[in-house]
Amino acid sequence: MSSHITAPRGTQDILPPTSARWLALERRIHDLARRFGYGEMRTPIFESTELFVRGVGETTDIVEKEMYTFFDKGERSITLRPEFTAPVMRAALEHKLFGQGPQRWYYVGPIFRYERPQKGRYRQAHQFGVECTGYAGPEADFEVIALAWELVRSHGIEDAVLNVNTIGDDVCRPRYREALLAHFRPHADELSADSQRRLEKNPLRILDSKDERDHAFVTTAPTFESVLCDACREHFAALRAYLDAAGIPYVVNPKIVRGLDYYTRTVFEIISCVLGAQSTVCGGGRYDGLVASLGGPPTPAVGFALGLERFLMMLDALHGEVEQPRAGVQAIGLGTQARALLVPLVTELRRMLAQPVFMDYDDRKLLAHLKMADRNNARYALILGSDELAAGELVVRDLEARTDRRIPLGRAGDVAAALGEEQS
RNA sequence: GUGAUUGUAGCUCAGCUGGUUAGAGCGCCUGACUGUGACUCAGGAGGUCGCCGGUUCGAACCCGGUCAGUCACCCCA
Repeated sequence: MSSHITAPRGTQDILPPTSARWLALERRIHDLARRFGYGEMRTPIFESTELFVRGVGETTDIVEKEMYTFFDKGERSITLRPEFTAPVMRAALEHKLFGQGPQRWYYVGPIFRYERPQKGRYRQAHQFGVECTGYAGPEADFEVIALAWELVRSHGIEDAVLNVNTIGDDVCRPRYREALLAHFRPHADELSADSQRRLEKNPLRILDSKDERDHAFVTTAPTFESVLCDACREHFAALRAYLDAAGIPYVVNPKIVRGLDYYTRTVFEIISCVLGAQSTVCGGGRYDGLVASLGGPPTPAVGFALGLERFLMMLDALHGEVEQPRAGVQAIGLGTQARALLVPLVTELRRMLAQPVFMDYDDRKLLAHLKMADRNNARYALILGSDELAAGELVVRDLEARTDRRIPLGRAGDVAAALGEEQS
């Protein structure tokens, strides 16, 4: 076994029938994005390393230790994308799209992060996300959250909870940072090792600590509320009013801080407890400074990313295996002559029918063929054996109703009609 | 990156304090049955017990390493 080549750690093969679930989800995603007026953007899987260093933030974990970075043969530093927002903004900048007013894009595809794998956390993961640029007002925040929530809601996920928070802008966030430093620094020695590290790097993260030692200091820490500037306060209040009016349930969670540097004001996550520690299915927020930091015009923007693996896991946990209704036709030709007549008929049926047409080419008994029809979950069987051959007929069996009909052999249109599908 | 835990057939799992030829159920193939499929019965295929090394007369079992999964931390989708 060890001599066999296996999929790299943290990656997975998606095989039938699971791949069909992926395809179905992706179709619903494309349809949802289209209904919200978003256009798909496809960007390269690898980019210049510099893009992520500047776009995601030099001191983030993603950039510091999780990127798949290498030099290509031209000695360019290349990185497999660990997220989509920076690449999408780079592409928009490159194609001068910001000069054309507000924009709405979405994306679906793989991302790569070198992390220790566990359930719901992979080195190659897939994300769906949207970016809405050009609107500074809370309507855009609402729209993006509503889109994410619609995806969750339409799948009947009752377990999911929307958490929202505001982390201020470049006026009040530095103030909050100072307030936190002033609060925690005198007790630095008493904090957990992780939090001592966070103190210098990202003090907001201390609020999220699960360590007992930090707990007392976290509960007495100043709230963002106390330093929030008026503009941010109004923005957040307006967003909440929109959510209330739309009937989208949420909780304000001051611990939602997000790990990427570019967020401003609104941040949100959709959390599910069925996923254990990897509880965030979807996370996003506003990032008004990112485009400018990449060298573009000052452009307000808001977006989110949703993890497809985690989303599918939630669906599994909530709905389990859903029994698929029978669909399709199993063509059964008993003997060489029958097969020779059936093969061209099958080809024609595959052109005419929306449902799948199955056929097995081996010499088997009728019984074995019918078992295959069951395995394929086919609704109908077309049986052509020596009797039918002699009579110039074809048996159409409804495998669910257990009824037979005999139709003239030859025209695919007759078969389609017998299957209740009008030919187009 | 830190700590813990698991690894036996395609899948789910048994396998006693180390004992010689490693099992079950499901699935798969064949037959009972060239003509009616979710049933039944009979037979069959499929394993270097994750991998490497050590201890031992003898290892699926004990020890070390390694790879992979899982859980928590970290972080995030």
